[in-house]
Amino acid sequence: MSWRKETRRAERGYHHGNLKEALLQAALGLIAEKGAAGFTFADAARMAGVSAAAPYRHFRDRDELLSSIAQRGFEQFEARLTAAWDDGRPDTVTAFERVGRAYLAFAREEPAFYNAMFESGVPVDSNPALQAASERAFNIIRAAAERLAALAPPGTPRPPAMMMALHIWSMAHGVASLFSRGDAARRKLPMSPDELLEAEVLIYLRGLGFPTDRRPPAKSAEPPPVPPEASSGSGVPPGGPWGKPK
Amino acid sequence: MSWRKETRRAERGYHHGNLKEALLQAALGLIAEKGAAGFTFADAARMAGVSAAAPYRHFRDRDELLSSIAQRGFEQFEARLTAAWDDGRPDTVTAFERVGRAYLAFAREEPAFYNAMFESGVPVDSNPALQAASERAFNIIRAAAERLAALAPPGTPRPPAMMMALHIWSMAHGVASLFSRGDAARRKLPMSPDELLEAEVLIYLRGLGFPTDRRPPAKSAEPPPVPPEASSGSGVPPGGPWGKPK
DNA sequence: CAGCTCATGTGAACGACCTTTACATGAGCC
DNA sequence: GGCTCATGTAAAGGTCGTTCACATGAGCTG
Repeated sequence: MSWRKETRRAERGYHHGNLKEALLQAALGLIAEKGAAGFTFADAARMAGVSAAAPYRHFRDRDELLSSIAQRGFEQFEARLTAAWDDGRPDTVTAFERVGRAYLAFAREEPAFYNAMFESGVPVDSNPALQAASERAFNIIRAAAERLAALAPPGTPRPPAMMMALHIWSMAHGVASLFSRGDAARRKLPMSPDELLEAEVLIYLRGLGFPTDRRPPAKSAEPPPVPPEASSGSGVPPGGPWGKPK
Repeated sequence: MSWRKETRRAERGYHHGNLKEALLQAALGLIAEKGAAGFTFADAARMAGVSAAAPYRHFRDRDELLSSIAQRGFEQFEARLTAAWDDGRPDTVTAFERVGRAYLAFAREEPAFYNAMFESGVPVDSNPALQAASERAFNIIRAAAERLAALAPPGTPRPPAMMMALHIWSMAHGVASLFSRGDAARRKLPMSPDELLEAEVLIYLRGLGFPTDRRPPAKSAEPPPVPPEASSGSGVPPGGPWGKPK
């Protein structure tokens, strides 16, 4: 009863039957525990109850396993960002921030994936499928930025959506890397990573001239083009984005 | 002539004389080549021309060597940020952006240090000296943010300097991690990482209500409190921060 | 200068890991 | 029933990290 998933040799035939999947799961668990650096091919094999050479029937080498995990990570990442974006409902800015929070949530809740994706040293271009998955995930952010850019208040130059997307990505990734991972780089913060990122994005959006005072639009339509205080006067929401949360 | 720095056993006595330093240098080179993950204790020893056991006279284990390098990295980092900040000359915003560029420059020009500091998995608190060096480096950013916050246009709530510092740090780190390192995560960009970060910071500062149109102040004193277009009207600098650079 | 001491370096050894190679097993198909 | 080929095993080679007993010699003490 102590060995949960260590499918005992006796209990299965010579063939495992589902080794590739078992190895991926085992590796995921190990990476979550000890980081991608500490994860070991031999350990994954042991955990799946096979010999150390067996994994080589399914992965060229250790790096390929890692890269497979990173790929899966990007796929799940894409799914979560897509769900968070929810096609811009109920309004673009709200949905956009939800994407930011989803980014952090993913980093927090799926440390193994996040580690494999961004901290394992696996080059994005090591595997075409990995590269494609990574691009699909980024495209969610990009598409959201596109919608946001289209809302730029008239009278101001429209910011390039690609640039906005890269900016938001870098903010989310920076906050996640520096402050939102359990293991390394935990520094004392005056606020939670979520709040930190939310304020950062709000200030940034305000810098682009977007109305950023939270208040759901009356209907499903986008809010009227330019609420008077959005880009004129000292139109700072009461307390500002960093006002005492909650 | 093929072995450059492999101080041959014959050419030196039994004692190396400067092994600790030689190991640090060797490790730095190896990390630059193959990343902190690929760097090997044995290799460093070989490169210094000593046996594999010799390094243990100077470092408890491999991790301590890594942590020493990270510490040195933060010290040099601090020095460069300090120089870039130059005590806020010629004006706070200009100096502040120079700090951002210095951050990226360090990531680009000292990949080995950057790797050891942020990507090697060395916990910041593994070594008190490392932790202290890291905090000193961050304090430069924090001090700069402090000065910047003090310039907040009157009539707007003053942003917490700590928060600003964390925001700027996360932007710089995000851009550096995602786009500014040769090895991993090189994606195609419509602009250089430097330009990307500069625009990001400018937009952010504008979101806080700072005047961000580049124009050195008349004298060494800070510019007059609030140029009329700073926080009113649709006062967007011609072209915006992302206008065609140069 | 003789002799002592202790920091520093050596060699050998252990166990863990990654990877390859020759061989074993058995599931699916004729 | 027998073949075949994907899948798994055992054994072996090479590299690492790390430890331990031992060697060396720089610098001090007298």
